[in-house]
Amino acid sequence: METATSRKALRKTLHDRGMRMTPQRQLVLDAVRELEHATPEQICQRVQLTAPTVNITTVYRTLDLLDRLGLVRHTHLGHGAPSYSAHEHEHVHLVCHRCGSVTEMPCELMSDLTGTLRARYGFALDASHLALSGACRDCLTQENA
Amino acid sequence: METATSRKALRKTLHDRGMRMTPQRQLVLDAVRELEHATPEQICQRVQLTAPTVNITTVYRTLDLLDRLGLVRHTHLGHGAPSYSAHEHEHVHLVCHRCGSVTEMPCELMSDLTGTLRARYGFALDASHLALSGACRDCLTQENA
DNA sequence: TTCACTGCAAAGTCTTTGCACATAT
DNA sequence: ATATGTGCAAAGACTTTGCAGTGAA
Repeated sequence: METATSRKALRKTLHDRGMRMTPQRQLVLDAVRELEHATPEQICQRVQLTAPTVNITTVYRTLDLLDRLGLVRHTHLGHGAPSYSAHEHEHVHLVCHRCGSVTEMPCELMSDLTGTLRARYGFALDASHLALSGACRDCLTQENA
Repeated sequence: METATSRKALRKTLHDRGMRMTPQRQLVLDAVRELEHATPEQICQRVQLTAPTVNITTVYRTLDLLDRLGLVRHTHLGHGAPSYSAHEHEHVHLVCHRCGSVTEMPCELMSDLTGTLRARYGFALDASHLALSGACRDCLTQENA
C-alpha cells in the first residue's frame, strides 16, 4: 500500500531531523501528490475535506517544510500563487504568456542544456519542475490568421 | 542622443494606439533601462528622484503598459516582486535556489532547445528574459566541502 | 474641449508572524 | 514532561481598483 509506505518514509525523514510526524503533515503531502500543480489554497481545500479544522497557515508552513526536505517542489507559473508538485513528478512546464495555458514536457529534453550550463558556468540546472515562457501553438496560429 | 531618440520612439508607439505621451511614462521607461532587473518599488524610487510626486500606482500601470507594448519584460526570479528589464537587454538568468544569486548568460545558448520545442510542441520559447533555477558553482563547492 | 492619464485612498490577494494551547515523543 | 507543532488573529508585502481631478492633443 502506497500510503502506508509514504507514512513510514515521512516519519523517518522527520525524525532524522528531530521533527515530529503529525496528521497535518501527512495530509498535506498526500494532497500535493494527488492534485499535482496545486496552489496552497487548493491544497488546503483538499486537506479540509478530510480534516476541516486544518488552517491555511499550517498548509503554508508544511509546504515550506516539505520543500526544504526535498519531498515537494514549487514553481511560479505566472503572476499568482505558486504551484506545488510531488518530487517524483518530474517535468518541465511550457507556459503561454498569451493565453496562460500550461503544457508539460519530459525534462530529458533539457539534458543538453543542463550539460552546457554545468560545463560553462558550473551551474547545476534543476530541470525537474521548471517553467519556460513563450507562445503556444494555438496562439501562434491565431496570430498568423 | 539616446534619450531624445527614445522619447520620439515612445511617443510614436503610444500615438499609434491612441495613447498619450506623458512625463511619467518616459521616466519609468528610462528608469527600467538604467536600472536593469529592478522591482516596481525600485523603479518608483528612481523615478521619484526626478519627480517626487509620481505614485507607485502609476509605476505599476506604466510597467504593465510598457510590457504589453513589448518595450520592457518582466521575470519572476524568486518569491517576491518581479524583475523588469528593457527589451533590448536580452539574457537568461541562472537563479541559485540556495543562496539566491543571479547570473546572466547570453540567450543564444538556448537556441537548440528553442528549435526542439518549436518542432515538437509548436511552442515558441521566449528566451529573452528567462529564469532558470538550480545550484550555483559556489553552493556546489560548499556542499562537497 | 475632451478623454486618456494620474494621484490618492481603499480594498484585494497572497503570505508571514506572534502567541497561547495542543500534542507527538 | 517538554518543546515542537497548530490554530487563530493580526500584520505584512505586493498589487489592483474606483473615482475625482489633471493635463496632453
